[in-house]
Amino acid sequence: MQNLVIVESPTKARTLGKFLGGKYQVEASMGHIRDLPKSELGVDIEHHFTPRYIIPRDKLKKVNELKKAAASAKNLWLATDPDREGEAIAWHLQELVAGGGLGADKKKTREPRAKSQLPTIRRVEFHEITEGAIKEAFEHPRDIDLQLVDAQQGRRVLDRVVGYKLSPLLWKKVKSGLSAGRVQSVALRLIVEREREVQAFNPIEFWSVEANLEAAERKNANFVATLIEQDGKKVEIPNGEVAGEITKQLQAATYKVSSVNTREVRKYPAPPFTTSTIQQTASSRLGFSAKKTMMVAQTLYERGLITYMRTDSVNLSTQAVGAIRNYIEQQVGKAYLPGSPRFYKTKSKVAQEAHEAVRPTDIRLGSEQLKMMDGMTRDHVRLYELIWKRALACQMSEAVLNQTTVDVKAENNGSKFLLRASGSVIKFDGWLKAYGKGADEEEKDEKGQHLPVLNTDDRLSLLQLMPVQHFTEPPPRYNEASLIKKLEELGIGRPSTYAPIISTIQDRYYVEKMEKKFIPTPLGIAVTDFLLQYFPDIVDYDFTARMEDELDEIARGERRWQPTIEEFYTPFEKKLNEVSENAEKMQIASEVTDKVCPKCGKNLQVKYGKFGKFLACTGFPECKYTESIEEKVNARCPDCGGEIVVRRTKKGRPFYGCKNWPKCKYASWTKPKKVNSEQTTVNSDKR
DNA sequence: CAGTGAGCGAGCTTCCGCTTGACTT
Repeated sequence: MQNLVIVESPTKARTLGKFLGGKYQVEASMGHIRDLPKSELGVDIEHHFTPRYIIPRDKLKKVNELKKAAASAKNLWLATDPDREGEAIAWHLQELVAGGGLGADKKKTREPRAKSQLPTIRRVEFHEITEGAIKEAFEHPRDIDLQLVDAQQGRRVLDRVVGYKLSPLLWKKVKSGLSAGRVQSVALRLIVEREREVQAFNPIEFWSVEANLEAAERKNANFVATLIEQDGKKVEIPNGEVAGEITKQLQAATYKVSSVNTREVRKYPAPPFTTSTIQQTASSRLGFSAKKTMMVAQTLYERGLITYMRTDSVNLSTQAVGAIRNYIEQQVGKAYLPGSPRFYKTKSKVAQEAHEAVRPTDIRLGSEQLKMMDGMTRDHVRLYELIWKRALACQMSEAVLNQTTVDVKAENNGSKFLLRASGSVIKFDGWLKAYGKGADEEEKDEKGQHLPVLNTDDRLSLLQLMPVQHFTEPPPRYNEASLIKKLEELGIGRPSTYAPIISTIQDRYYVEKMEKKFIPTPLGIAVTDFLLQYFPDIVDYDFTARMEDELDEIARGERRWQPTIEEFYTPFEKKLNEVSENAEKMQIASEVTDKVCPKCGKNLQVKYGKFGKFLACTGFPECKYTESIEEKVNARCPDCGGEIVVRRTKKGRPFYGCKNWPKCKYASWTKPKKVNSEQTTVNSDKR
């Protein structure tokens, strides 16, 4: 084959192959094909931070295939993703093909190919896989952008140096096996600091007073208004006594509508999904973890049903927009089609936009049809439906709402009160028709109240007064969705890493999930405090943003990567040495329980082993007693009536098992039906 | 989708970012 094209993913290779025809062989690199060695630093600090790249074991086969194909090709087209990492992959491929050997880790097995035998290597860049874009790219190839490659090398080396220097320091000063890094340590810090806010929070009491009012001349025309002002001043009610006094005054007041204002409000659809937003929405609407969302999306992608699921772009190809507009016009109705297509801008400054937004590849294919397809589960259908609706909605007309505010005047013995009621009515549903009612956070600010028709000076009668006690609430703990959102806002992490970050901080026992919320462990708190004390700049929320600015300068040729890393490294190394020599070992708050050791009578404490949490005697090493932690779930074993407890597989997946194991073998992935403990004296069930 | 368990307290850990298969020395 004369022409060899290399892309990153096999799915993309297939699609590209179709467009390019038989004269091109299209192969996939499967992501990066060279990297720093895992077992050591792999960066020569003394010699300008020279990285030592090797071919990881699991990539060797792939690399040999690619090299073999390149050996007989006349032209090699590097069509990796159009971003920093893609440029680096292209460069590594070029190095491998032109270099001849197996890479820096092995002795060169043969001499580099003679220049005359090398294929012509060209870089092609396209942002959508359409015939036009591909043709254009192959007509205007370019050389590899070495400045962009340098920015990637700077990023890679910085992350390696930070991670591989800080982690061993933690082994020495906190506990062995721990890890720290530019991304995971900040994610952890967010959770730790939020927990501190929650713990330090002092709830403050306040009250509100609501009035149920009825238009005097009409029946069933009642509505609820909230007290907001007294004698021209904003009402603040600190306690029940004051609320009672005000209620007393309002009880005897006369009520009248003082103004009715209706304004038209337009609501615009949200942009199509990116990795971050699909993870957030699938979490809130479907209860999926980020990991699960990515697994399900991967299958949809491989089946050709959706575009690539790791993206930070909200852009849609012109073809896709055309197809969606067609569909709206023909299937939804002309009224729902805006005069011109909607374009969305990616807000994130660090976005690299190598791929389109996540959308169905064919908008005409509904989720109903997916159900008929082989191997599609309920989860596939539900995620596809979400993607489908969001993509459709983003090109539909805006919704029009009438938002009405009614002010009510109440008077009693010269005291004047102002109450307010608001409500909205959908005049035209627009995109809400496709992507309406859901548990989306941005939609919950509305009061679902239907206001009756009211006019200024209408007299009102009071049906009921409702003083309500409230307390101020602490900021909410992070869950997967809100953590990903926050990380993206800070420009930390990439579409391919949001889900792995969440796994890492849990795998290290830095945080635990309780009812879907993250809570830091004493270990996570100790690590964060250590890093905050000695390396505040690394866990600074702006560290990554500043790094990105410098990487941009490197990519623009305004700066070189090695001096940039050196500038960071010199003070960093000094601090490393200082801390390594002088810092005390961190004390991790031990989690001592009330449980007593049956062997020696001392208390038991929580420990973290390779199989997870367990209880061990505080008398260790004199007393070696351990027991597993049982999480009771208020359920009974259907086989023997024993108590059901949560267990974990070796891989860490929880399941429900009988406490009488190994005598009773009952086990289930789902919780057995709750049984009232009073009624479990006899196994009344059949059998 | 398919998948279910008794030990952890020693010895060699770790980063971020790109992408999917999967032998073995």
